[in-house]
Amino acid sequence: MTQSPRQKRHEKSQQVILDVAAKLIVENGYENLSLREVARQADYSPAALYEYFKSKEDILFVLSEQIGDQMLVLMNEVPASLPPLERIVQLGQVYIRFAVSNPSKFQLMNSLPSKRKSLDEPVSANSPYKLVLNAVSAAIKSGDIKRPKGIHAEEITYSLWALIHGASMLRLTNLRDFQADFEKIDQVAIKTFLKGLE
Amino acid sequence: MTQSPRQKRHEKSQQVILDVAAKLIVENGYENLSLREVARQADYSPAALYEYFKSKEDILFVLSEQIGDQMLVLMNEVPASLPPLERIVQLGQVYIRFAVSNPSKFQLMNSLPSKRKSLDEPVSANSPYKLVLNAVSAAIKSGDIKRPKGIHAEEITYSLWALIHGASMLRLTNLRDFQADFEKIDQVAIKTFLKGLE
DNA sequence: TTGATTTCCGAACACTGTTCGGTATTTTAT
DNA sequence: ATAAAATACCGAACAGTGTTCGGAAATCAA
Repeated sequence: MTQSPRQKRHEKSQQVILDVAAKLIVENGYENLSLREVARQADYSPAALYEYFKSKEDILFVLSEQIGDQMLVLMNEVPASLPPLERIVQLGQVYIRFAVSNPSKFQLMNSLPSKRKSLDEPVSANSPYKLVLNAVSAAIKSGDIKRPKGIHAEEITYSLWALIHGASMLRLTNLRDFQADFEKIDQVAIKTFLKGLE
Repeated sequence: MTQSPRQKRHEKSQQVILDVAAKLIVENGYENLSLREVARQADYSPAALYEYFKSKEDILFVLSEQIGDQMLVLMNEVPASLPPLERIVQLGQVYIRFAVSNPSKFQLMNSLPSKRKSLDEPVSANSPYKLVLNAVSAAIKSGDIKRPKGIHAEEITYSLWALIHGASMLRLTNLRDFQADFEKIDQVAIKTFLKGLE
């Protein structure tokens, strides 16, 4: 399992390329990422990048995974000791705040489809979704919310996800430059949804 | 206000270009639209397109307005005679269905920011948003839902929009190819949110 | 030290959106 | 009808893109 010096250098070079790419994406948006500019700033020829990634899409994919990890770190900072409902609200707010503060990263993170293809397959651990799912399950167990007929914790989590994801996306596209107290409105929205579950 | 033959031909040519562009967007996604391919299929040289539109972005902008109109037509088919809450639910479902049936169109439609920059400015008439706003106002007047403290019909409408928009976007990106009974889940989600407003 | 593998680059290919100069064509004014 | 002006259109070019290929160094394993 230990890596040779060559392998270590290889991975290091990969990360250098990824870091430059991430920097450029933050600066210019991910749809404007230029591999040639990445190569320039990483001191490679354009062709050399293909020694480390098989395509531009491949770079974006790896990057989107790393960004998911960044989101997870932030969401993990929400205290587990919070009352179940309050915890769900705060998780949602962290999600939206990340989106608004890192528009390009957020959009890249969500541009690629998940590997999970149905409710039967297991939820990937250490994902933001899993975090919210756990919080929802806890709120059900504590009796803070109840499941509608035929609806399980997963469906509730998905609906919450839709709500906060939609709020995020609207802020980045349609409502870019729109002035309003979104922090407050979004908070009420999440609470309203939870209230609908008693 | 009557147009000269030249103006009429000009507008006709514009629409030919837009139609070809729309076709290609449906086929290949709007981020892959090639102006040169549009020119080929519309029997123009690439340069000639610039007699009708000042840039690719301009074409996409006009197209996104036309797509918004298409969405509006579908949402207008939801009977106004429905009970207020049921009407809101169905408006949301039409929105999501349009997104899922026309992924590229939907994404283009939402890729450009709205002209409205704050709640003070007037809502543009004949927009999907206005339609939902009216339905929400009606539901408030009829007493089917109540406004939380400090929240007005607009904020409720925005939250509903976030919910259905998020559900739509998730279906097109993260949950592409994911198998589940989304029609049912989304319906319950909207009803749950409305229930949270009593 | 030889041979194999990895790293890296220059050049090229096939694209892209856009601009510019010039030529027809069509409209407007005289 | 004629001259002038505005519009429509195109070929060629510019600067950029992602990607592939052949070959040359460098590094590793035998």
